[in-house]
Amino acid sequence: MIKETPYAAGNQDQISNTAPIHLIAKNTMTKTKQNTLFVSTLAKGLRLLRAFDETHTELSLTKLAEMTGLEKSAVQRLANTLHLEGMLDKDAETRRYRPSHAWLRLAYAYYWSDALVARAMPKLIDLSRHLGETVNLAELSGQEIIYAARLPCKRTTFAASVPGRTVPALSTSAGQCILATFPEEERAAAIRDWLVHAQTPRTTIDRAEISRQIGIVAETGHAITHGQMILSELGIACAIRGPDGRAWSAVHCSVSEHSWDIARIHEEILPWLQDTANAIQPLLRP
Amino acid sequence: MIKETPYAAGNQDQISNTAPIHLIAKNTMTKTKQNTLFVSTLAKGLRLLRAFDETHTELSLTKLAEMTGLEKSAVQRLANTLHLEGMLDKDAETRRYRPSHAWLRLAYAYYWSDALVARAMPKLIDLSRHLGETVNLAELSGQEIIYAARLPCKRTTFAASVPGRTVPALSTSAGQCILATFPEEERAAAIRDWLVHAQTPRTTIDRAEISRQIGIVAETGHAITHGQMILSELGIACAIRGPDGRAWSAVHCSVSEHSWDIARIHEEILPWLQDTANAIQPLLRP
DNA sequence: CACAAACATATTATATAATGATACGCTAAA
DNA sequence: TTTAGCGTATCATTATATAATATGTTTGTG
Repeated sequence: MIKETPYAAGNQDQISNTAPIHLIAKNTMTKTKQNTLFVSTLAKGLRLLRAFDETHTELSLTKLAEMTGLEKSAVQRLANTLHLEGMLDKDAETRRYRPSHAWLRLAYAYYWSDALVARAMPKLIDLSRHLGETVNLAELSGQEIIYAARLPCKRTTFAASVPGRTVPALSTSAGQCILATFPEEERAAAIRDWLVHAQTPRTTIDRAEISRQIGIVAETGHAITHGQMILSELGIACAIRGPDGRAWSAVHCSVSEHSWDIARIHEEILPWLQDTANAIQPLLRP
Repeated sequence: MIKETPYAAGNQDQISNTAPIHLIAKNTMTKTKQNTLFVSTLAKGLRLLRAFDETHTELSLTKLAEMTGLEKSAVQRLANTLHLEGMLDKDAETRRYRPSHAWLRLAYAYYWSDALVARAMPKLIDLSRHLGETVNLAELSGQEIIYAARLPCKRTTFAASVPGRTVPALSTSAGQCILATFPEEERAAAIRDWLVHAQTPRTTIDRAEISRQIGIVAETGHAITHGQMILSELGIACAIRGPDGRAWSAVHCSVSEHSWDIARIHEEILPWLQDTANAIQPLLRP
């Protein structure tokens, strides 16, 4: 809880972080009292970066304009700037832009700034070697879980093997066991308000059911979910608690339903998972 | 070689990608003919992002101003904007800024845009499981190698276990075996001009020696280096060639000198490494 | 092959919006 | 208590981003 509330912003060009960009568009040009501490040009540039995702891996100028809701010429200038600055690669043939290696460099800088990752990494490596299964370090990021470190051991979906993926906290074992450490009231509010999204046919979207599950998690100290994000995937997670007992991260293990059942998970995975989570000590980060 | 040369830039606020930011500073304010396709405000914002690295994990406003060479007030505005946009976290006590989770989200978007990673990932997982050793996917990025995907199997340094790290191509097995696939002339130019940096006491900085090594690599088809980046580390790499025979990426394996010798590497690692590299087919990316 | 549509690229007048100087206030050290 | 250092806030000025438009280039179609 160290994060502070950002300055109230006068310029409404800025967009909420979680909302899908392409839904905002257009009406961003209505001006209000300008906050001189907000540089809208920079914010617009960032919108271009955020336009890229799983389904938009390379974008033309016009597509970029469409997605960001910015003027064609603005996009032209901003994209060109990002290209010159090495933030976007440009395909000479198709003239389309793509994320550059600089995006990975930023991730590298992030890793050094997140003390938890440094702390966890060696222990996660040991764990994954011992289990022979995929383990992840998950952190709470708003209403979502972000997989900060991933050690895939078995072939799996691409989404499950690269870091940086975010999923609704309520729909994941990691999110559930983090929430289970929250004080009653906050937990209830989260269960009521936070986003859920039916990723698979088996994703639990009933909030009462989610509440019940998290209740159990709070008692047992671990969470197990079935096919919430990927069918036939079992997610097992233990929270990493801070000194106050509250967690904002978790150790997560992902296995296949076809090779594991609940009994074996309890015997062969949970003890080691719990151990690893405990061993990664509390730190100062949000 | 699909990348195109960016527009000539009129505004010299922009900085070369590879040069250390803090060395540029100051004299960026001398104006020239403005290129209207270059948005200097955006470029300045990016400078703030790039100010963060291994050694600068959280920065105060004044430190940020010092490092970027920007006015105190400019930094104030830009940092505040980045904070509002969710690109920088702010410690409420120390008032210092840090990379946010958004940096990992960008990395995630990058991964989807890089078809090679998607292609390589399952094969790298198999390889790392088979060898029981750390394997990486390395891509050429300017004069450097960037580790795009990392599958650490043994405890190692933090730098060697997170993706996004860049190292001089000439000093790494991955870089050497990529360069070995280049036409004679280009290779020579690279050996002559590209940066090298004495990371450890054992890093080869003699370009003649590097040239000799790459010559051998070109014949054998693989590269092995000793303690170039980390003492007691052996790096083994095989290039991933495109249809024209030229490579811009490599599969890399990192093992400890204490548990491996050259003979065993030839027997137990190289065949599988080579196999994996061959199996990851040519794609269209730069 | 010609024509049109779609898109990228380039230019310019205009006023919006970034600028940087400065002042204020807080905290911690002297 | 004073001072230094830093973060925060304000504002007049004009540099700089803007959006409209024109030009060039590629792609696809009748």
